[in-house]
Amino acid sequence: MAVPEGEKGGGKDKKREKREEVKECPECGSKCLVRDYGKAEIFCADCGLVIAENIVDLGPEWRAFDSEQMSKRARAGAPLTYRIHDKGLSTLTNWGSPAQGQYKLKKWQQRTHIANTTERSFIFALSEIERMSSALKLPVSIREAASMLYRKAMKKHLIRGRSIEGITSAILYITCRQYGVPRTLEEVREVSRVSQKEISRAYRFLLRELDLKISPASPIDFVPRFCSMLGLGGDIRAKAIEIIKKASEKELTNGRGPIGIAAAAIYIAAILNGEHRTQKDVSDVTGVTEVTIRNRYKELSEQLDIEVLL
DNA sequence: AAGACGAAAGTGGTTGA
DNA sequence: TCAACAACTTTCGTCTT
Repeated sequence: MAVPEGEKGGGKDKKREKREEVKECPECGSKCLVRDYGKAEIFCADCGLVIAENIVDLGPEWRAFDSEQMSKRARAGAPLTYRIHDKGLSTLTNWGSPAQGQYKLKKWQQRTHIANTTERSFIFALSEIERMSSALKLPVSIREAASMLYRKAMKKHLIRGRSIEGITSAILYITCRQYGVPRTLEEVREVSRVSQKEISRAYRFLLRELDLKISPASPIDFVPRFCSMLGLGGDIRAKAIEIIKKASEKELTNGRGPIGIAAAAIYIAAILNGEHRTQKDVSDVTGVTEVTIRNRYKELSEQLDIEVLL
């Protein structure tokens, strides 16, 4: 089993193309399932949900469920969900004498007060992760990972005295990066209740304190999602990725923002394939200005000898 | 009129003394 | 801590289609 169809057998390419277009992501509903080069897996370019690894075709299986059941299904097999805050309260016994009892009761109330407030804020944090994730159409797997990361931060006492909104937003940003489906800082800010500045601060703080290593995002990671937002198909997506690969071989991407590179590559690829998108269209979707798109696309087209006719 | 172009000044983050 | 610096944005006038 697990035969990666069409990896090198050139003849099957058309078949593959069709399959890509037909399938819908069960998580976010967008039609943007991508088969990854290198890794043998199919995943959603929009939300990052991995549908199949090693290409075991389970088309009929996941299709049979509606999205609600799907999310439950997707979690089957995991030992425990990290998104449930309450693992059961411990029971208190043996109160001793009445006087001691009173003292202990007071202590206990203090303690439970603290427990309650941290508990409350934890519940709030999880609900925020859930809210923002759903606004960003992130798959369950990323929500789980984000919740897990939040727990970790809590264990290291990194939360107290900081805004939950800032921390949770940063955690989502981090988790998306880790899963190879990066969101722009701006996209996170749009669903968050705090400023971009605060998210960045929390982001740097968490990276340092949890010493996480996050390699800079590749422009390629943004391409599928941006293409899908612009209504551009798989051929253009592939072309854009090809352009980026060539550009990075020539080190044209060094020191440049990955989003700008992705935007320019898509702009070029769309024109080359006769599906023109204006610089403004691309700018609106990617969040970089038309000026930056122009600068990048000038560099790319000149250095890579690509003739772009408008 | 819309889109593309590019100059010039401004902004926020990084780096290195 | 501060200044220099590079990437990017904002703004705006001009050219092209």
